[in-house]
Amino acid sequence: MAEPTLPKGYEPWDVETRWSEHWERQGTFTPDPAAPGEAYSIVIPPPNVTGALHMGHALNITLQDILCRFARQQGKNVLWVPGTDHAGIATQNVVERGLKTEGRTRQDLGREAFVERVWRWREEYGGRILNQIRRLGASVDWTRERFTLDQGLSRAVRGVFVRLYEEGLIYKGKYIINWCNRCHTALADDEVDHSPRNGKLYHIRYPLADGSGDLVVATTRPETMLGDTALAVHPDDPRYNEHIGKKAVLPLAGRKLIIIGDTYVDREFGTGCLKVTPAHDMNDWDLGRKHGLEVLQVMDEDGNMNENALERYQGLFKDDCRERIVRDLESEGFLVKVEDYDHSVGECYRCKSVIEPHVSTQWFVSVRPLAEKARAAVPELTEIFPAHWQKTYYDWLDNIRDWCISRQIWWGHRIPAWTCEDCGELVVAEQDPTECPKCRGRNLVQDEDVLDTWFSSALWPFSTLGWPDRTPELDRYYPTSVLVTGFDILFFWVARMMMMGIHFMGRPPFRQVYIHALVRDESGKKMSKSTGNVIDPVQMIERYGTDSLRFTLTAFAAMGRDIKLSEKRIEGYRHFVNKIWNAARFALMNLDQAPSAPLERAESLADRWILHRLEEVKEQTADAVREYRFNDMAQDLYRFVWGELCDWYLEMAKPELYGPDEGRRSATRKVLWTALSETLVLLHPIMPFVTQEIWSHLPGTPGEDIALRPYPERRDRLRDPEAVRAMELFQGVVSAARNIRTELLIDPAKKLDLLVRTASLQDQGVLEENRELIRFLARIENVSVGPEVKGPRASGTAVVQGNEVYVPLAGVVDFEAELARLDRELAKLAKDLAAVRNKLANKGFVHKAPAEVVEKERQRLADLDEKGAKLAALKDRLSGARE
RNA sequence: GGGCGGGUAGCUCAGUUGGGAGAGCAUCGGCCUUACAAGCCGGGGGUCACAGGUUCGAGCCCUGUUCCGCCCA
Repeated sequence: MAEPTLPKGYEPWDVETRWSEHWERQGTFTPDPAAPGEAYSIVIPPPNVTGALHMGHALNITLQDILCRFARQQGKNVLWVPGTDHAGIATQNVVERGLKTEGRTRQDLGREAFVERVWRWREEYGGRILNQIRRLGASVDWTRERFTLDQGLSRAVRGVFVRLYEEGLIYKGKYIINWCNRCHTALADDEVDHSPRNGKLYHIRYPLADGSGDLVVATTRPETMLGDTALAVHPDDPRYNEHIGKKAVLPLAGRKLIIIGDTYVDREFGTGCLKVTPAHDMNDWDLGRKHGLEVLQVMDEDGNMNENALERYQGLFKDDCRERIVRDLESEGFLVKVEDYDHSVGECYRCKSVIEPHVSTQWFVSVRPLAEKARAAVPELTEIFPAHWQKTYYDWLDNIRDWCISRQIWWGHRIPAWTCEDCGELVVAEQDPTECPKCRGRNLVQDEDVLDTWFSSALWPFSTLGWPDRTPELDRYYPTSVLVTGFDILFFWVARMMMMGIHFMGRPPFRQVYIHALVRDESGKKMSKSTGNVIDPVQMIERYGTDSLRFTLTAFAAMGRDIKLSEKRIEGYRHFVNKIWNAARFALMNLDQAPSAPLERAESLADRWILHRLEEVKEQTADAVREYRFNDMAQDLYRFVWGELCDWYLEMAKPELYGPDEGRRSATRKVLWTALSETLVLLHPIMPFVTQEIWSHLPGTPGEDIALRPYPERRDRLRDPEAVRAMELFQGVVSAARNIRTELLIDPAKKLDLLVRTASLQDQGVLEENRELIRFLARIENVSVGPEVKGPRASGTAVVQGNEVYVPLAGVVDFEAELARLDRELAKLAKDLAAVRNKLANKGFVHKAPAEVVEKERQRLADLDEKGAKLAALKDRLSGARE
């Protein structure tokens, strides 16, 4: 497969599919639980089967893939489990919409046929998002793909339900829950979104029953007054507390309402007097239970007023009823005033319609005992990164209410509970029962409801590994190493997995949780279809390649900060991918076979320096991944590859590679091969495709898979701080010469000379040894170096680490321009100098600051002083030469 | 109302126990120098939101103010 040269530009398209298929075919990412190596495992946050890949997924998958690929490089036994979530309400909605275009409803089909249809839909479209995940290069084990509604997971769900029921942690009861009139189902508290709306605050007068006056209450929902069963005031409120225990009259209806006292009432809000509607408000429900109030439901499941409402309002939709009631209150003199009032309204997180508190019979998980353990596990057993999410996690668990898990839909895990028609016995069992265990009757009817989707996803970390069976996977890979997810599902999912994992496995499901950012558009707005600001990752992959997209997301994945993404950024990082490609192309042109020279033979400055830097970058990169500092990882690599490897090392290698000295040539080849191959391995977790493609062309790696390549070994003996110092001097001199040329507008093609009056024997040695490189990189004709060297008065000049640099300019240059340039330099210097002098003049600083800090400042002062003096002298010489 | 995060160059953001303000992109000037014009070389650009405080010293720590975003009620 190896070819001598690469195409001129990187073309990701065929490369990506080729390697994706290769990896899947080879089973590269299918681990053997029996194989050695520390286990490293991740379960993917299962995307909805109905979903299409969005940027949030792309970021999430990219980060997990980096962790997994890095872990493999570390020799770990890595399992990354992929899969999808059946997403009850969302999927049912999608299929129902399809039916609607045929003019049918799910009720027309009936339950069985409808569920059948959803399965067919899933067969056809459910793989879409998984294929998109493939395109991202995710190194998941496709042979272990799972679905929250597959057979194994269904068994796990039943097992969990039955055990929790038997333990008394699941119960059935009539309570107030969040109801979506459109989806026609109950929702859990955290499935309700709150968004601000412009509403009104209606002040309504409730006459006292004894005719002694009236109380005014303020409410945003006057239509619910038909279900009022009390008024409430604060017991310490002198305005009202004399009325506690008395009765008031419900306007329009004439019913009598008891007036209760409760410290729950906020005296500051509205009038300080509250109407209590236990059937239609969560807080009123609690208040009602506390005071034993009647629960009067006045709305049905569609949001229409029911038979408990006054006759004239029956059948009206709640919004229309509100209008009518307000009109009637006004005409009958009960409406005191109406104010504008902005408040937040609960919306269904699936369909955005207004959520109605609704009293009905549902199944609940008694979460408090589970929540306590989930709380206690953090941070000792499970660490959350960034740490500040820990507090949010605690707050949620501390304030948790029982979890409503029944949903009045058809797509999902049907609740394994049956009622005996003969004796009324409730049977909860893993296996479908054939007869009532109490009366032996055979008329058992299964509960119509299905379970909340999050109930099955809460089991994901162990159900996907084979639980309730004791599988090798479960033994080997549970608990998983880390969970990577967005904070938006910290409650929905993470906390619930913690609860279930601890309860059923005895240990929390992950050692660490890494919470990553949300991907927003370039102005910081959340991407959404309705705003039309989504950037489609698949489209970006098609335009710029997967690696560009992945690198961009990684580079911006700073902990605890959202990512503002724009297409331009992705385009920008495509340049980086191409840069790597071209660096490799250059290297391969000079590496027809894998070099065999030992690395220790490296003696040129460039070789010593790049090997040293490589050691540092290896360490930095590994540290960054381990600490989830993905942006640092990307940026360190970016700077190293572009700013050091390409800008300096490759350029400095050229003369050696083209030069006549066979020994030096082979040493350079060896270093070049090493630097390239190790850099590719370092980059691979972020950019799997381009690195693999180059790898396949690299001599000395026949047929090898870069994904299986170990992380480059440490070579402490190649650390060479002396090379770094020498390199800084070298770069300083080259840059000074280039700077003089460009700033003075000298033709780039014109050959100039360079003289350096050196400050030390050591510096002289460095520059002399690299004379040819200076000539090459700074486009210099003659280079003179020495302690006694002095350039002509008419020279462009600079001072580099105490060495005086001269570029003779006789006849080439405008003296005024050079003088102006030196003045700018001197001005900058003077500013720094003043700051340092100031600092050292401060007695407090000299006395109290640590000695090494003071010493550092003194050294700095000396350096600046010297440089200033030299520059000033050079400037004087030049002005003297002007005439 | 409670909580959290943020305000650093034109833009997007780094800045890891307080000790010389950085990067990328954009911009300006010059270059087709045989890996790369998706490139190379060089330059300019900041009252670190504001006001106090602690300290020899604050982008960083403390207090307050203000603006933006998010979560919860």
